[in-house]
Amino acid sequence: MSARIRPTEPRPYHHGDLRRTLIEIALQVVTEEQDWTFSLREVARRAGVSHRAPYNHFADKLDLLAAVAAVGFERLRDGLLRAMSGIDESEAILVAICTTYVRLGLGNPALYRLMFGPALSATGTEDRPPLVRSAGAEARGVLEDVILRGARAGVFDVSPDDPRGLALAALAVWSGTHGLTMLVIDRISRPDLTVDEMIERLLRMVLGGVRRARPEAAMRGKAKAGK
Amino acid sequence: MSARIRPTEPRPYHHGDLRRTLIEIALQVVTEEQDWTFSLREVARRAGVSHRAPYNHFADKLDLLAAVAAVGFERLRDGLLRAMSGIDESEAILVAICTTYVRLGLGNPALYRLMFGPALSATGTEDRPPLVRSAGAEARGVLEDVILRGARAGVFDVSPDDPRGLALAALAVWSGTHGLTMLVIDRISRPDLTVDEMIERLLRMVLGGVRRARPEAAMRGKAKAGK
DNA sequence: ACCTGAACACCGTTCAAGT
DNA sequence: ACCTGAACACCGTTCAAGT
Repeated sequence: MSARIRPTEPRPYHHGDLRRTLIEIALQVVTEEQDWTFSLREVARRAGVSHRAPYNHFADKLDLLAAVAAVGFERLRDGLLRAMSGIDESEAILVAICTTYVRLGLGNPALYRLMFGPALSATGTEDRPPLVRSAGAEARGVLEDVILRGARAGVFDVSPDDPRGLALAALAVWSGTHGLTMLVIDRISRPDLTVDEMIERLLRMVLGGVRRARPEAAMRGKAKAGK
Repeated sequence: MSARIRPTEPRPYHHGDLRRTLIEIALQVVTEEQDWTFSLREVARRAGVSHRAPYNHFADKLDLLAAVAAVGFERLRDGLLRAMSGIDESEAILVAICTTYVRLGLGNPALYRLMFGPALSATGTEDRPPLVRSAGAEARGVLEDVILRGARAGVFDVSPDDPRGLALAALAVWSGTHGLTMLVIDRISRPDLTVDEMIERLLRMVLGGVRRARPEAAMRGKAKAGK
């Protein structure tokens, strides 16, 4: 990568990059075992280092958890970007990324679970770790961009100049997608449909709330639900 | 239940009902500490019994967790029933129970978290504990009944004779409500609105997908999205 | 700078007894 | 039937050293 000026690189004790190794092993344990409650000691064991070694790279277990979650969010973002590449129509993009979102979640439930929750769920932590926050924000950004694009194209019933409305629309879509993923992962809901059928039909329903219902009526003046 | 023939009831060692006591204490710890990762030993400590005593009433920690989650679902069901009592219009009921649902979740995030997930999230358990399943099903039943009622009244765009369609509609609404609750609990999304405003506006959006858009077009023949 | 190994204060769970 | 207390195999985290 960069020019190696120093000959005979110092080479730390055992690993070239223990930090990365630990993250990868943790990711592997989560994926294989489908259990995000791995122990720090086990990860160290698999890496062939003492149980103390991880503390040279992570402040505590939660810090490693956060790093793993961040990788999960990066993968999610990349997956969404890949899914929408080549599609032009805004609603088609929305369907594509939501479908991909659910599929990715169901593809690795333990990782998805790790990403959403435990990193801060244990204690009443004030906020999520910065690493997780930024990675999650990037993934969310993909969705928000699509909403904004659709709003500009007049496909969605929200003004591109109304940041709050845009954020709410994105939150609505995300809530439905996230909630569906969670309910299915938790085996709380298991309809007798294939996953794909379910995703397809549900997304059509949920997205219906955002999709402009009667184009002619939405031209101007948002009809306030009378009360 | 049965006639007590024996006088001078034996009275167990310390408690009249240790099982119930343990559940209540666990509930208290979760609520006060806002941390569902309590230790079995701490619960026993608070109850004034040895750390072994709980095993006379619960198979393992997960069994106690399940009992606590079941109480949570019962409270949820009762809250939803109370929220919809006295309302006649189907959509108004739907808004009322969804609003109440989110409020209850946000009111005790740790308990909500406990209910959805960890009881089975740790290991790749095949299914949730029966106790949790039935209690959860009852809470879900409240929502499904409302959907069915609305379908019969012709308020929702689904046939009352189509069980699959009804289940999907319920799943769509539940996904949105559950997902919103989770995202807010996890502090992943925190729009600059009051919780009530957010709930109000979001529900209107999400429910829009289920609400019949153009009554005249929905009379017969579900327009299949061409492809 | 990065690692080891012993140590501490906790866990969940089980065994062998007690009444 | 229900409880106690010791014991086992684990944790996360820290201390005192090693190179």
